[in-house]
Amino acid sequence: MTVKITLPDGSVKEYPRGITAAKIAEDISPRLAKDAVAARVSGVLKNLKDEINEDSLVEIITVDQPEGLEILRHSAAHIMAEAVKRLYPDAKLAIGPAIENGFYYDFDVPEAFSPEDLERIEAEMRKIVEEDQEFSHWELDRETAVNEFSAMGEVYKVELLREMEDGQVSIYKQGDFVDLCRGPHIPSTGKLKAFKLLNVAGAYWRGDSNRPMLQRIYGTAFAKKKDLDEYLQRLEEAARRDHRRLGKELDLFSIQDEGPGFPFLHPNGMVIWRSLEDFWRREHRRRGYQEVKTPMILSESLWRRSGHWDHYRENMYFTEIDGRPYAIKPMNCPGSILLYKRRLQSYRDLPLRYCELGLVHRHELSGTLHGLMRVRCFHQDDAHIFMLPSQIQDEIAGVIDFIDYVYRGVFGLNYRVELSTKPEDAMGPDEIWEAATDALRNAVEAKGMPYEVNEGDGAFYGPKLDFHLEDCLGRTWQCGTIQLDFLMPERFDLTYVGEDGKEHRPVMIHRVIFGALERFIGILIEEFAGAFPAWLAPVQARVIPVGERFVDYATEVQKQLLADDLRVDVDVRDEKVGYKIRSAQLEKIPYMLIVGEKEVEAGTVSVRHRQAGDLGSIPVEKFRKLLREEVASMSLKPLLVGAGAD
RNA sequence: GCCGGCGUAGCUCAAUCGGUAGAGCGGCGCAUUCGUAAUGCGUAGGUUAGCGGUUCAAGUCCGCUCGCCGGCUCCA
Repeated sequence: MTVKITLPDGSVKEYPRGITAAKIAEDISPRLAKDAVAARVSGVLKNLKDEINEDSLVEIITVDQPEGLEILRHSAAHIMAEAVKRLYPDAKLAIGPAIENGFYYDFDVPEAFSPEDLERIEAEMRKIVEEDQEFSHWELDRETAVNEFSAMGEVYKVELLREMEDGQVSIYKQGDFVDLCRGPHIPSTGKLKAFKLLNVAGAYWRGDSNRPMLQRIYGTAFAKKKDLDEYLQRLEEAARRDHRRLGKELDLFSIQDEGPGFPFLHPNGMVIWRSLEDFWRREHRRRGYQEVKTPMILSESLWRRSGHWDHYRENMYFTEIDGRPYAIKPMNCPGSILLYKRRLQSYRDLPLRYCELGLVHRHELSGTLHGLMRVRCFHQDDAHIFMLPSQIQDEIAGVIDFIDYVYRGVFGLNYRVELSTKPEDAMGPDEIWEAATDALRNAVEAKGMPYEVNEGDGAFYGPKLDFHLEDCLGRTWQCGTIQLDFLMPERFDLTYVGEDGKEHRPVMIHRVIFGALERFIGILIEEFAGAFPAWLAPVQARVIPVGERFVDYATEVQKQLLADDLRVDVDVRDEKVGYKIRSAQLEKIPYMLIVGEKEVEAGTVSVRHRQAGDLGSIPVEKFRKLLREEVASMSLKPLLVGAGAD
């Protein structure tokens, strides 16, 4: 009996029944057999040692492929668990998957692991790798598995087993370590070459804060030592562009012990803020938005009517004025709604786009605060669009384009889109949620944008499209969001007078582009590693006189540039040129203008760019024009480089 | 909020076993007047996060509180 094996290149070979992918790989090339970790057999990932008993399409998976690396990492998690069990026989196993840049495994142990424990565990793993234990695999009926894992005291595995539907479950074993696992795995522990345990952290069983806190060990593994080293080095570099560190070094912002989660913006940070705000205002004016401002404190009754009292109270701060209850706004929508309601609205006025840089306060759990990324008060670049039902698609499309222009067009940021659907604690009937969710889905799909569905993560009043940006460590932060809302108009009895002279119900969009100015600035700091494009840089150019005699000329140059709204200062300190340049470099100032005898005589400046270095001398006026253009065009690149110094 | 770690001068960090709190940078002063990433000398700067305890003696050991860091949960 033979089976026909089709390889990815289309060639077909015959093998005896029961052949394994491992043997096929050897047959193709020894090199392939060496790199192989698993196989895809007719579309399903399998172990190399699994028998193939029917005609199949077989693809050998190596560690160089994404799936191969994932399998390697998953196996690394098992090897780590084996090491933990050897050192801590009473540890109970939870789950241990491969994740984006590595793997983790959760354990229930009486005492938390220390960094020294991690070293011991890692050393034990190396022994296991050295022992080159084979991964074996078999199936078991679920009841037997429940009994066996119960006997071992693996209560978490038992809980998982009890929730499974299948009659048969899959078990893996290497050495003395047995685990419930779908697989596949690498053939033996010796295949794991480059790995490292990174850190320990608490993690709730099944992500539920009411269940036990487990100990999670994170680690990473790569195909080669070189890849691992590169990854570790990248982590170090990332730490250098952490916005909290740069925020301190560049004197942009701070968070004081007196106000955890309430950031202070320093003069330098405020320049960036203001530049973004000017940009924001200009772009909104062009797109038919009208700017408004609504109060920070409003009556509690308003928040009861909006539904915030029922669905958002935990995150709100309350106060009292003249004996009556008030709330500090966690969102801007109720305020905008009051503005809408101040007069009768006509269909002719819709869509009505109110935008507001609104300062909101939210009580976030102390453990979640993170620099500017996660704070307790922040400025949303909010807008509320009141519109006819027939305008929904166009308005959503307009906001999507707006966000794409800002993220990709202006800042060169990559982003990910998520469709967040009805949460458990939601207002309103399912039909309305479905209609709103469909409208959002149609809009992204019409744009041909890839997106993921984030089940149950919508706002309490409507589903949303979320736009996520990455920080220096690849953690993603929700920034932009577009929320479609049929419910607030209902609760506040919003109306417009239609063509027919009768009252109708408008629909609302809540949306932000930056999200929160604070978070967006955090993202930008990390994206640019503090070296902001000229249009955002706190100081755009610094004039550096080579000696005291040239301070007057330097000040003259500064005056000319200041007159054109450029941000320029002069380093008048009694120091050598090298010292002043070094200090300007460390402040990441885009341009340094060195002036001395030659420049005074010729009416020029000698230009140095922070990255490109010495660019030679050009007339002050020419520098002014070029920098002005660079700033006005919001260029991410220096226009002066290659512009030709004389 | 939960689990763990951490908290020393403005910043980055040192201080052996529990035995007199130190350095560099930065600040200030003086000298120097300098041409593309650090001139030299001098000098000030501390309730070792806060409160309590153990001890002859606490930066160091113990407890509590606050804050920060890494995760979990949650979110812009």
